[in-house]
Amino acid sequence: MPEAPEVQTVLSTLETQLKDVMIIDGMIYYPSLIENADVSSFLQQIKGQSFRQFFRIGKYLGFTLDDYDWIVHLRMEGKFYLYTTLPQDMKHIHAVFSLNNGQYLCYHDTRKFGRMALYPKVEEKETLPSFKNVGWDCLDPRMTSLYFYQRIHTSHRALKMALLDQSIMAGIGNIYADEICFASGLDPRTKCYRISKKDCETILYHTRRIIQGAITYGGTTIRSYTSSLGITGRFQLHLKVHQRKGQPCLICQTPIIKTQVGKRGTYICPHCQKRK
DNA sequence: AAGTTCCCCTGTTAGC
DNA sequence: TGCTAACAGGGGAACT
Repeated sequence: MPEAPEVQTVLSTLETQLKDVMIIDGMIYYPSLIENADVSSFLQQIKGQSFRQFFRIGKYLGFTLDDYDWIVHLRMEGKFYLYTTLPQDMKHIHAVFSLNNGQYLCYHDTRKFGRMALYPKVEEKETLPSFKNVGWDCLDPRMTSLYFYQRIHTSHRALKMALLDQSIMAGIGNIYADEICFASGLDPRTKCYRISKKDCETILYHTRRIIQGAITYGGTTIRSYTSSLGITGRFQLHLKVHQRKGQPCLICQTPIIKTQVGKRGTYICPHCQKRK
């Protein structure tokens, strides 16, 4: 659920809370949470490390500590919470880190899909193993429309599948893929090989506009999803098609339809979005 | 090689 | 009303 804007919102909030704070100790209650090491070595390494830098690539959070880069993927429902006293209900809390400011940083994840890893820190973050199959971030200037075109123009997949493919462009998930296709006037089912260079310029323009806008509004909060630290985004008020099945298109009043594209729930205005 | 399916999880929702 | 089955979804492994 958290896509680039939600992850950025979490990161920015954590940065204000955790900059130069030290991790005194830690506990992992769900070992699979750690993807590249055993729990005890992870904890041993992270102990005594302070948060120095904060970065995001795609949907990944990155914390540069004194000696390590700590990479976290929240997947669907992962959240960080800061507490001064641990809560009664620890059911979905899978990791607790005690900090030198007296607070506890808790990782909460009802579906246990999130993962984290610790690597010796590097200068070029994109070289970390976590990013092996991750392309340029959607807001990275290296992510150009021509590059996007070159990566997709021979593909027989649907456009939406390419937008969701993190190895091409990182940070777009199901919500923003629908919004980008709508803003671009393109049916998400359009085969990639039918997408022109000009279309890619349009797609990249709207991708940046929508993602930047969503970051400004603190991301999107739908259903029960709230990002870390109890943050509630407001971008859901600006969604044009996603989660608007049956409601009139804001441009042409045609009812928005919901369909499936590559097994993913997909919202389309059948009038404004043309299949090529 | 590219594209598809399965799997990991559990709360929510649809269906009977 | 109460129960069960289907569904949701990101990414990686396995498979076609």
